[in-house]
Amino acid sequence: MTTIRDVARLAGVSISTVSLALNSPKRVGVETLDRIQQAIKSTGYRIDPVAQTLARGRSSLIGFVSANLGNMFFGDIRREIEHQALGHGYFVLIADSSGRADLERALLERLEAQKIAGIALAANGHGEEYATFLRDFKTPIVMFDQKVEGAERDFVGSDNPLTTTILTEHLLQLGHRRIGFISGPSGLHTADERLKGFMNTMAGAGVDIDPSLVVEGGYTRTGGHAQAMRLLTRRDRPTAIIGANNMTGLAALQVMQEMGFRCPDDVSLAMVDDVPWSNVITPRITMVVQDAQKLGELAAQRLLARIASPEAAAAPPEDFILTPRFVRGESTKRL
Amino acid sequence: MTTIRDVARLAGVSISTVSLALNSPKRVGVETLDRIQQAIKSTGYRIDPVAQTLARGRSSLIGFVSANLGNMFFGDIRREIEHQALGHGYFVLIADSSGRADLERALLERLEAQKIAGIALAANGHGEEYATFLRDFKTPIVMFDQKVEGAERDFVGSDNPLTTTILTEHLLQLGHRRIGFISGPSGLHTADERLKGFMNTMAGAGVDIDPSLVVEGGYTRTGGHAQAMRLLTRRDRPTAIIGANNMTGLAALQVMQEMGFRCPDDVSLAMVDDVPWSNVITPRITMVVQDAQKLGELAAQRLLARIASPEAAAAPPEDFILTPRFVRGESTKRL
DNA sequence: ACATCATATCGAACCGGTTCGGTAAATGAT
DNA sequence: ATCATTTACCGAACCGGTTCGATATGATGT
Repeated sequence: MTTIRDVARLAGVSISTVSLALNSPKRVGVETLDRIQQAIKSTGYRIDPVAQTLARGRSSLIGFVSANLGNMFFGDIRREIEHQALGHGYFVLIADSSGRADLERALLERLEAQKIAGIALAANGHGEEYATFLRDFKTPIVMFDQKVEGAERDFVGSDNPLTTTILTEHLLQLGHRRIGFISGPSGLHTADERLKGFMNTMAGAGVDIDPSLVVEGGYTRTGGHAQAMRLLTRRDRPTAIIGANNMTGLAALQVMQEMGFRCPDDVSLAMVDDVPWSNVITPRITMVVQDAQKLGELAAQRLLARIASPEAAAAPPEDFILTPRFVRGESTKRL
Repeated sequence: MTTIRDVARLAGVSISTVSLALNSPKRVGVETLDRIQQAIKSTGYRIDPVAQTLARGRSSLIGFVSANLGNMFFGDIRREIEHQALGHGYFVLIADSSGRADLERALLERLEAQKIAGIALAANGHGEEYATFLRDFKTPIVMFDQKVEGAERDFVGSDNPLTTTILTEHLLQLGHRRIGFISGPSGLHTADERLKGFMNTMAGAGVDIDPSLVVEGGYTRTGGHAQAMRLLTRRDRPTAIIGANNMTGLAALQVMQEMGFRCPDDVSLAMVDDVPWSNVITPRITMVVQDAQKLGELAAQRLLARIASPEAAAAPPEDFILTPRFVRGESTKRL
């Protein structure tokens, strides 16, 4: 392995000059610069990022932490962030918290120890204490999808109340009144907001909500399955179900199929977020989708900006809220 | 940030003793060890992984490089490798090559520069030159899914010819003779082997293969879509289609739906690999699935072993071949 | 009592860069 | 011609650990 010293010797300059040439070429005489570049070329010198990180106290790695990489939504965001980061010379270190707040915290601390330049985080922890933890983190963090109140960080996400408001209004318009709602984990930002969107819209339309039709599916496949089962085995089952995310929505569809209900003839279904092969799923599901790519793009830009300049790093946190899009499928039907 | 020097000062020992206490506690006097541990506790000292990496010349990071994290197959493997690695104190750095060999190579070099301890790789490059590149890599590599001939590395994968042999035999048994095959990128190990499995089985059964029914879908959604379209718009279209992976298989299903063909009544369909929500897709697709978890487990174990001991690192490369499992769905029908 | 050996600890070199303060020469102002 | 300023480059300290060879101390064998 050739080091900066080898290059310096070959070019007949000091190592600090080589370092200068590497980092701010304009501060080095043209002729010297040329000799150094020759030396670099001929030795095949590659800078050692580990040594650089140690010396600088900051690496050129960006962390991406989310709950579930398998979920298309996060996958799309990841891809976009990766794309932007690579364009700026950053490498993306991906970590999957599996939705566990304790693991997530451990991962964040580990990333920090790696002197990571910045972190894009879809938080799964919540509460006062977690907010403090995030607020006091020294590494720049841009949060996406999940907002943690009090964390005082940039946030990029969707108008979550609107997602379920749209779906609820749609179902109300079709004449549905008994609407089952499979919520996400309470305490989680998007889950709470989506639930709120549903409740407020129902209330706003003057429709009574049967509290037993509002269940918590934890955003997971298994949770969604269990809760959908509870909803659909009742005598007075709902005429429509809203899944607060793609996992629970599809789990509900699965339960319908397993129980022999036809969708939408027997029960209507709508959900938040898309899945990769939704167009080969019968029926095509009515959903509200978020612009994951735009979301990733904004998050990446914000993070990279904060990393790049101290002024940007000091700027007060901002929220970027995207408007979700309604996609009518064939899983919802007039009552 | 407290450093090892702070700990040493507080414990009244030299820094080398602290380092010893950290790495091989038995070599330090019990009483001294105790003082050091007290000092560590009271200062909240955390070892700096970057400095450690620089000094040791090796980090405690493991790289995971694959084509498509979004694909459930790779996602499952990743999860398993991550699980094993974390258990051994390793952090997993994930990189997505998007199936581009040049990018993959750049990623590998970048990982190596990070002094990564080992790499689990689903290669996308192929050919003599790429094999040499992999063979001469200094970092331990365990390859999975895609075998590169000549790379001389451990390999964990499935019996790929068998995957398509099973599907082809199944279709032959149902009376199909005109079978369309949407292959993966030629040159890619699994793609070639799966194609071979199909060809040999057909030949073995004495069935003539119409070469125009064998198309290359590149394992991608778009490629699969285009090729399925070609197959299904022909007057003498096949009575059954095999997708060499999940993407192309589902793409074929999508084309059938778009063109108004019913599956399996008009065309039968079978594919290699599962997708997350296959059980809500109508019809349930007949497929051959790989044991991704087992595969990830084996790959991780092998890699961790090679990392852990020099003897294991020097051991000759081995192949681990898993037997895939047939899952009969409703997408294939007697002719 | 003396040579032998294991044990506990330390000092110093090293990993490969960055960065700050300083010097000498070149440029510019007056 | 004189002084101030800029430019080009260097030396040395530093980032925070690991590791090897050396040393001092005490235990063991005879």
